[in-house]
Amino acid sequence: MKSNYDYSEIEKKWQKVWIEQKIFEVNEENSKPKFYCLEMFPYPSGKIHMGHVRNYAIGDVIARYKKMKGFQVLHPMGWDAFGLPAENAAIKHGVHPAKWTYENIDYMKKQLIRLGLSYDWRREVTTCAPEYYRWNQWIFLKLYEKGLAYRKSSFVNWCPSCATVLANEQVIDGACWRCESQVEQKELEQWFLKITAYAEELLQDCDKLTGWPEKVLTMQRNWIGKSEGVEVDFPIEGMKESLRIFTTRPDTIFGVTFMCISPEHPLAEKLCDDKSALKKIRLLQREPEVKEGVFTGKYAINPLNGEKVPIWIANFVLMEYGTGAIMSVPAHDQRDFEFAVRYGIPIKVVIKPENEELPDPLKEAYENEGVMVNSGNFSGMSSKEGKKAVADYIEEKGLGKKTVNYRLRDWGISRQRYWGTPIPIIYCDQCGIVPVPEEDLPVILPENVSLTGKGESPLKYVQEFYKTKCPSCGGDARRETDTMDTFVDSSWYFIRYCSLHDESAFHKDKIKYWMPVDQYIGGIEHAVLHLLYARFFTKVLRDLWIVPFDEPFQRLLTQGMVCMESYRCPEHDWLFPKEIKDGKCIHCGKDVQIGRVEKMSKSKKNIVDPDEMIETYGADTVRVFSLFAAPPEKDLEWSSQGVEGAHRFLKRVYSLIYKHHSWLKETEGELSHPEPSSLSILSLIHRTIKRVTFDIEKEYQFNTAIARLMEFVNEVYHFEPKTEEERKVFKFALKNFLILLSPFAPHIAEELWHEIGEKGFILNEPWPQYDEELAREQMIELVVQINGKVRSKIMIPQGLSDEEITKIALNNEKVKQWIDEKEILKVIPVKGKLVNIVVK
RNA sequence: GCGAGAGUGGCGGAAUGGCAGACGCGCUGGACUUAGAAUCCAGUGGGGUCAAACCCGUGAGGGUUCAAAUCCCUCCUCUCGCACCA
Repeated sequence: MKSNYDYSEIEKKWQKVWIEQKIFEVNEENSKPKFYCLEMFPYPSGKIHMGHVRNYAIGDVIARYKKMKGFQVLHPMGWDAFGLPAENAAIKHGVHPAKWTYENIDYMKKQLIRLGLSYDWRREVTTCAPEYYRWNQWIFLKLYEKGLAYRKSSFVNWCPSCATVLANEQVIDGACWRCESQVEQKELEQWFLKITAYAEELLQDCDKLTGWPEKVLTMQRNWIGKSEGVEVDFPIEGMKESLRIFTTRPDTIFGVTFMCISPEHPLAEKLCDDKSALKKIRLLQREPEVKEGVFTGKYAINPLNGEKVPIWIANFVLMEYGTGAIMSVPAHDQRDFEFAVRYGIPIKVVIKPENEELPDPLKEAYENEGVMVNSGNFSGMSSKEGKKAVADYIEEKGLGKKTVNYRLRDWGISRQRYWGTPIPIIYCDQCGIVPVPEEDLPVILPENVSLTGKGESPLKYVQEFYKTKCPSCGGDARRETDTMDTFVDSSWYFIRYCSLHDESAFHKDKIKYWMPVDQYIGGIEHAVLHLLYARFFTKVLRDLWIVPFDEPFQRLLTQGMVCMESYRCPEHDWLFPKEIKDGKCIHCGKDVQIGRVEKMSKSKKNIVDPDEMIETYGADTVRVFSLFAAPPEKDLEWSSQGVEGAHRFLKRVYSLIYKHHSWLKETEGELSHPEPSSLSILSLIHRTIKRVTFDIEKEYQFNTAIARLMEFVNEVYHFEPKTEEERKVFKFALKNFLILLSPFAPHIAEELWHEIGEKGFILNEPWPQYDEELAREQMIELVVQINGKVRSKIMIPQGLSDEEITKIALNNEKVKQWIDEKEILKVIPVKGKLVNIVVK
């Protein structure tokens, strides 16, 4: 055995052996419980970053732990390989997207192997491979058959920089989620998936997702945005059309003093004579600060009280939501209130708070519940009852109907780019839209294209691709040249992992065995993108009888970001950590300003390269640090000194074994009746097993689990077994310690496992059991409090009764001094370890 | 504005209502060394003391309790998400 911890040699050696011996390969085993552990697959952008390292280290600990716990663990990895960066790289450097992508995959796969991650690589999924995306096309055809995929022309979100369309979920604060360019509106024909057909179920089933963070569920519920209300028709004076509005507050309908419609409303042109004013309002549509409007000159009739109210066109009314028209109740809606004040429109109170008077004039809208007033027959009713009563009345009289509205929009999936799945549709002048027959799949993405990034699909110019025959009439026809949003790829990849490559993507028995995913791990940034789409696809596939469950991911862990301090030079702007020496910029010697701790990003240069870390400290160190520095769901602050600390710990582990390795190899770690001299070691390891197991089971608290392992090492570091008995016990302890360490630092654990003379792979060992009796400390410190303050600590044997500890406490000299002449009111013993004496 | 979460040493972070600060980093001192690095040992919330005793301390203020970082109320700060959704 080498005297120094040669992590590089150890890690290379075992990575090779593990793969040769196929120890990460797994198949269905009906006699064993399964566990599907999944981490979000990466986009192959070139190299992995620390965020990936953290994500996959967390997943690997869980997978290895569950395996040792006796589960059949599916732990796969793949590549979200279609996407814009490949295409942009192609435009910039002239490399074909496929070449660029596959080379990146090669490199990144090596990196993942170097981290010692326990993936079954036979199941590797690459979404840009025809054998994968053919199933995207297949699913698309099924959606089309069911009327869940349709084509329509509409205004879409257009990112001028990516030169393609974005789904609503992909627009963040009016900017592109990928490149942050300002998103424009553009009218285009495109394909939509009818996710709205599942809106209610997607919402309802949030309640089933008990293993998801509440935060993510809130975001999804919010995104779906259900609201219940009524649609009411307001006749327009002097016209045969009426104005249909949506409201969630029918109880305020007697307080309507004006109507507002969106400038895009179909009646806007007709109602408004002042076209230039209309134009102006349109321009102000995305200005949330100002409420602007123009009076159309027309009036609507309130169907409940016959009042005549003016119709305005207003910039704040959205055409996309509800009916694009609203009834305005300034007394009870803040937006309407502001608008009314600005244009001098009357404000009529129809809801009064229970026990107070509203100021007159109102200073702001009163939006809470109360009692209805000035509301005809409904006056006197509580607003809560009124909501229902007015809605019922409206339905009864045929004035409108109760309606449920969702904010969720259908998912636009057409992308005007090359590097994606071709949409399997053919346009025929005779037959119209014709789906590609199933047996003709896959529609292969051609390789010889010239990429421009100009906003039109490059496939439009590839004759061999788009020129085709109509499957229906055999005449000349054109293929659809748009490709699919890459979120389609990731909406079902977890199902593809269940079967091997030479098998169908939808192998029923295998899906039934492995799915759903028991633990999914990834970043919170996908809370409403990928995670919503994947849920939607799962429900569609269920309705196609392909999968037998409603939800794909049982438990979800959203890991925190990896952050680091950023540094800035007054002259050279952001600096890499290595561009700083003694607080000065190495280029100009100026003082470096330390920026705040924030997410590692290339632009701020506050990044560390996983390769360099592995090179300097080894994969085990990188894993241990990223698991130890913070609990998984919290942000992690990268610290180079912290990494050294993790490395130091592993070095101590190594030298601990090294010190004893000569006799450890020859000793069996069996236990008879341990002598008192070795009882404390035995107790320590049982306690360590208990705590580490508990920390992993309870919300994956790897940081404290590792702390327990460190404590163990600190305590036994100088232990010298003297007798044969002590050696046996010590060996037993070290052997179990290595098993506990192995999910976190698998290479060093494996190496030392063999150095102490154990056989087989540590991953195949069962997770150790602990003995509750032995795990208890033999001697404990009895804490004595007087009036709640700690006054004395007495060493006592473990397991004494409350009566016994009370007696010990009261007889303690120090305690006696404190009690003195005072009267003892009460003595509270706690679980044999603490006594609180209340005196006066 | 609405919703969620979080405020604990110099720092990252621990604490089923029961000893606040586990573990790690940093720092201080010591050992080893010609010297340094590495390693090992000890100390390390603040005040106080030769040392102790003791006092104070988990964003602020109140409350419940024998006992509160933890439960309840009020407020402050920060982070994240949503935001004219009628």
